[in-house]
Amino acid sequence: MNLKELSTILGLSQTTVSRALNGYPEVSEETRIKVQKAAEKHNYRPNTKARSLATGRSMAIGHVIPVSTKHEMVNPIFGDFISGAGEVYSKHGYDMVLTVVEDKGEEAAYRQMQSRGSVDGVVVHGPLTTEPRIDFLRKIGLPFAVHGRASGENSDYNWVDINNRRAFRRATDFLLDLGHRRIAFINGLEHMDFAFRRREGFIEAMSQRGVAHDPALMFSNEMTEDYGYETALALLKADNAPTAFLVSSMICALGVRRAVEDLDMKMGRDVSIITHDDVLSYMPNGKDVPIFTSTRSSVRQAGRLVAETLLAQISDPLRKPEHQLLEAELMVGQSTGPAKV
Amino acid sequence: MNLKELSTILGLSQTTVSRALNGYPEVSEETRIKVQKAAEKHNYRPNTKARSLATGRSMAIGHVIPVSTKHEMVNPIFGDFISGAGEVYSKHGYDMVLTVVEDKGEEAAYRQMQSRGSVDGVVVHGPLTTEPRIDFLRKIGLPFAVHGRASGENSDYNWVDINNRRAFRRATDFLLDLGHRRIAFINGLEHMDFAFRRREGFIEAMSQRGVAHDPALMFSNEMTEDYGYETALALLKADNAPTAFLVSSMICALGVRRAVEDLDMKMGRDVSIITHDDVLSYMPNGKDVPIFTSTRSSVRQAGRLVAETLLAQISDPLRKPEHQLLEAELMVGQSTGPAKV
DNA sequence: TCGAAATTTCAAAACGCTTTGGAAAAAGAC
DNA sequence: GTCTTTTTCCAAAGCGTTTTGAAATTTCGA
Repeated sequence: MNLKELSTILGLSQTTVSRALNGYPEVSEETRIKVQKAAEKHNYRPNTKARSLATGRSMAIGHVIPVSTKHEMVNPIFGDFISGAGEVYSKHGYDMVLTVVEDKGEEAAYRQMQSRGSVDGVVVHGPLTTEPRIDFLRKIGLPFAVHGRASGENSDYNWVDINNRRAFRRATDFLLDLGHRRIAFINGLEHMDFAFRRREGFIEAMSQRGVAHDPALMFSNEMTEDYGYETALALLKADNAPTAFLVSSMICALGVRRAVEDLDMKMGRDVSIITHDDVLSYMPNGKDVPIFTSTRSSVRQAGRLVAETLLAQISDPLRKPEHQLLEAELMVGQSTGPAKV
Repeated sequence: MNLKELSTILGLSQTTVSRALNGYPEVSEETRIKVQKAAEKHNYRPNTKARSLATGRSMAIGHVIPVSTKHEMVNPIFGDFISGAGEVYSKHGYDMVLTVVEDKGEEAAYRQMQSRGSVDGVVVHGPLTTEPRIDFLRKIGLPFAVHGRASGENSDYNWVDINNRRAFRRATDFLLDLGHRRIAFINGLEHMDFAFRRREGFIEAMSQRGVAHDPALMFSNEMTEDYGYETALALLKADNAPTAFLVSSMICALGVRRAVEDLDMKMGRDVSIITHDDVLSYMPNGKDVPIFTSTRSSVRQAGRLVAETLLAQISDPLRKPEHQLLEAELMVGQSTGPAKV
């Protein structure tokens, strides 16, 4: 069923039918209702391709997910982020198109999306501290919004980020307040901007209290359960073990806890753990009272906000870039306690 | 840069340029090369919308992800599955379009995709034992492939599934061989087909050995860490505790392990755990030697296969539906040992 | 050298929609 | 009843491709 058929059925021109359905004023209320009824009845929906060919807007947003062949990690927050963003897209009649791209193919993917006109804008995932994609997207004139920021980028662009630095400073302060001095920091890959900022927050808090941070206690890697386990195990077995762990993700923190318990210590009593919690739907941090003390910020909510920012940008290209800095909540759970003396 | 511009630059007709680029034989090799060079130079890529309007094929595959408002769980395997499928799509020049849909809106989403012509086919995620989507998709004539199967469906359709029943029968046998008799089964939601089959496999193995399965040891829920923890904790504290756990997912198994260790028992020695491992990239099961004994099957690989099946179906609509039943490997790790007597 | 066959190119139609510039019909003013 | 204004509708052009049917050019055989 297409416009032409529908309009001959109705005995009206395509113009009128199109206008009736798109809510233009130059059609009488009477015929509009008639048209809508018929469209409903015949299950008519305008063909996206034709429509966007005519309007010049594709009504789709692109997400490019890089999958490195080296460490072929797919970001575990991806599902939740996407589901938040997707919610918003649906509401506004946008599609979401995903492209999986290997290693350094992201720019090519953007360029292709741009020249083929398959999307009206893209969201940038996982920005690095110095992020070439931002300049590139501006250069080719494809609207975009970033989930996170790039510290090394001083131009203005749309972003939604959590206050990683503040969150980790607060978390560190919390541990310091409990008397911890040897704090291990299990971070993500530090060329990623979020991890870089978290590190800064950690160091800031430490030095503000006049506590030297020990580089031997600071780690940076892909945040798997195993990484948390191995790192924590080695540290706890060694001399001068840390009394607390500051961890960048729940999954990783699970590994740290495993190490703690493997050594017959009790989390919260013998060793404190504080982690960042992205509020992933499949990884709830306990039910009523949180298991882990954590800095908490919903990645799904971030997805919603990024999507809204981008759609706003697209609907008004002259609009100034918009920034949203979300504060993480510091939730006290069962994984922290005073340092043993 | 579009076809028209490019062709006037070249002094050729649009027809010739189009044919040169699409590899048709009725154009001389000489001009073909000339055209390709020019296209490269001017960064020309055919507009997707226009092309698919002309060809009638949209070169996109739809994925509908349901997000229930009740238990708003996003499937944690989603990221990896998508990345496998996306790889294949990219290779074949297909886009992937995602739609997030609330509660029971899936059929509406399919219908919309169909009538708006935005995709050439869809993949069905997370089939239930009785799965209305299959009939529905057939009815509206939208090609599809299912990740998993629907036990209650006896028509023929494309699917790629792992042999859940066999995997869990083998896993159960393995535990029985080790002398375990009281085996707790921590399953996913059993209206989901995969969980239903796993349950069957478990029961089969038990009864084949003449061991009665105790309904008080069988659980069905959304597979979070917490669910594993709470369930295992309660069981282990109670009288007549199980000596082994058969668990449906890694995340859940992490919870079971936590309960075990909370009670100062040692996994593998005091309590055995065997789990299914989807080989999620962010949740590796140990490095060299697996932590958990597990039935293992890569969900990313499944994504690839589903995508390939669907693309094959689309390119030849008359082709018979294709099925692939993947066997899970049984990997022995450190989480199992003989039952204590 | 000429006509037929093969090769290469092209103009125009089609895909399904939106939108422009009018035209027809209805309503209002006098 | 005529003229103007408003309301309601329409034919046709355009979006950027592919594809059909035909024309122009080259090649070849005699």
